[in-house]
Amino acid sequence: MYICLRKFNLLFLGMKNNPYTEFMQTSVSVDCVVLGFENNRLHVLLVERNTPTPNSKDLKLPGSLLFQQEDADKAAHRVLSELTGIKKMALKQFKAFTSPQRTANPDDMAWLQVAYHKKINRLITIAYISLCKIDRKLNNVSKYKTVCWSPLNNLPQMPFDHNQIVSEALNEVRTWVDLDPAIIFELLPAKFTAAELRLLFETIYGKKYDVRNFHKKIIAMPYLLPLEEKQEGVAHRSARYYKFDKTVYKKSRGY
Amino acid sequence: MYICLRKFNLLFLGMKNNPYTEFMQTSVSVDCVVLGFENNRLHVLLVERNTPTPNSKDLKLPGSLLFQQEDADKAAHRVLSELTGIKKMALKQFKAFTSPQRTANPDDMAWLQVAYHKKINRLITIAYISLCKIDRKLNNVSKYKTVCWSPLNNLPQMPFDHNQIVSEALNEVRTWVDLDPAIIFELLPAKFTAAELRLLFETIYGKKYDVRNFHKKIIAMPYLLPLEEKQEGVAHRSARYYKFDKTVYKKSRGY
DNA sequence: ATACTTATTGTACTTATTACAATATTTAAC
DNA sequence: GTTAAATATTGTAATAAGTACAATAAGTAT
Repeated sequence: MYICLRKFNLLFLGMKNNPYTEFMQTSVSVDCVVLGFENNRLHVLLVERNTPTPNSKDLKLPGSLLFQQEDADKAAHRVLSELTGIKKMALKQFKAFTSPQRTANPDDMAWLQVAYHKKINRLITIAYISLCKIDRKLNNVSKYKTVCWSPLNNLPQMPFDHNQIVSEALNEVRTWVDLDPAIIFELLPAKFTAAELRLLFETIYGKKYDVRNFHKKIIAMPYLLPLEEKQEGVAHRSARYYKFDKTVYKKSRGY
Repeated sequence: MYICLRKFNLLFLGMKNNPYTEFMQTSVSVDCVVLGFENNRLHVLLVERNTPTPNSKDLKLPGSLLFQQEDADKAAHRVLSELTGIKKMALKQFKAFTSPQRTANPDDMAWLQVAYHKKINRLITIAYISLCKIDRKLNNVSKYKTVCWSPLNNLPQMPFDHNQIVSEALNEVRTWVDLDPAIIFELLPAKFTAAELRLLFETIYGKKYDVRNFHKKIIAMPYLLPLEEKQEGVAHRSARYYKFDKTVYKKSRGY
């Protein structure tokens, strides 16, 4: 099962177009952009590298190389499961990042080698997006030192092309919500107010919604149930809580 | 630059969890689903393998392994350029296919080895979609024996997971057109009738459009210019031709 | 001249989107 | 306890977008 590339290549030394060097072999990783919503801002779940090298930033997107018998979806689920303890998170592949330049930084490559005990020349990654209730307790039994939520619009500089991956992820959330509106409730707690939902929409779509018109939108969602329960401990009129009803949603979508 | 995996691995023989065998190395390809529109049907551009092996089907999606210093976008453009002679085709990455099972068929693997002079254990592919005027003369200076348009709803059985790739591509066209309506005119000749455009919409969206309402839709597109020219040689009232005006489109989109 | 085929066009109705502000409820401050 | 401050809740009118529906026009074939 092992491939000795050197052996193959030796046969072709001196050939003009050595086919064994023209086509690349690469490692493949998945990286997950996990978004959460708090204080009217989107946050990204970042992990600290276990073996930071000097001069390199410590925070990155959670990810992993693919195992031999694993496809990318499985690897992404594994990463999130290790990270959060949650088995069935909503997860969506959105783009493969394949530039040879993404591994141009020697610090990143040094970290890779230490982290995976493996010399890696090239690395492509398949980026996933996931949505998570930010107040959810993460049972971080994972290999990472720390896990933190970092505001989407104030991210640290990260290794590889992780900053670019995040910036392309936000568009993906919009198309995901358009396709399957229920997915937005992954970002909210079980009970939430109309204002919270509106602010989340405003954040995701990057525009303001008129308060009264937004209420009509809520009423038009049969799967959004108003509760008797209201906010407590606020210094003003308390707002009604709503909850998302998955069963009604599925019926309304014909599932 | 060469990696001798065997050498690395020898150091770890006997270890319980040998890290050098757990993480995979793979070749990476791009595969292009090029769609064309003719006789009110979508067609897919397929190529015949140069070195078909017995018991394997001959037609497949055009594709290629990635070169060492090439990213997936470049590889996909290279494939289409070799195939059609067209340098700047509209092209969109839509999904990475990574299942270990996709290379389960020995015939496919035998073909790979012959085609690329290389032993390949695993192969992931990054799928692209492209749209092409079907009457465009393809200067097939390519490595393929033949190139043909095959109706989307009557495709041959193809190697790897190419049938699945095509089936997932159609959804992608819809979201592409929603995002950038001009892209649909890549499928039509320079001059086309309202009926041709309507039938193309009906094919892509899988539903009928009322003729009169569709006309309103056309009028609402400022970038769709009616011409004086009309159909000739038809056994009934001849239809007016329209053309797509890219400049007006860009202005109307604020580019 | 007539039949056949496809092209072209308008109106009424329904639904969705937008613009816009006064009143209600609760706590905090005095 | 009165007032101020903060946020919640609610409706109406206008406009735009989408839908349903069929008669007439223009050309070829016989």
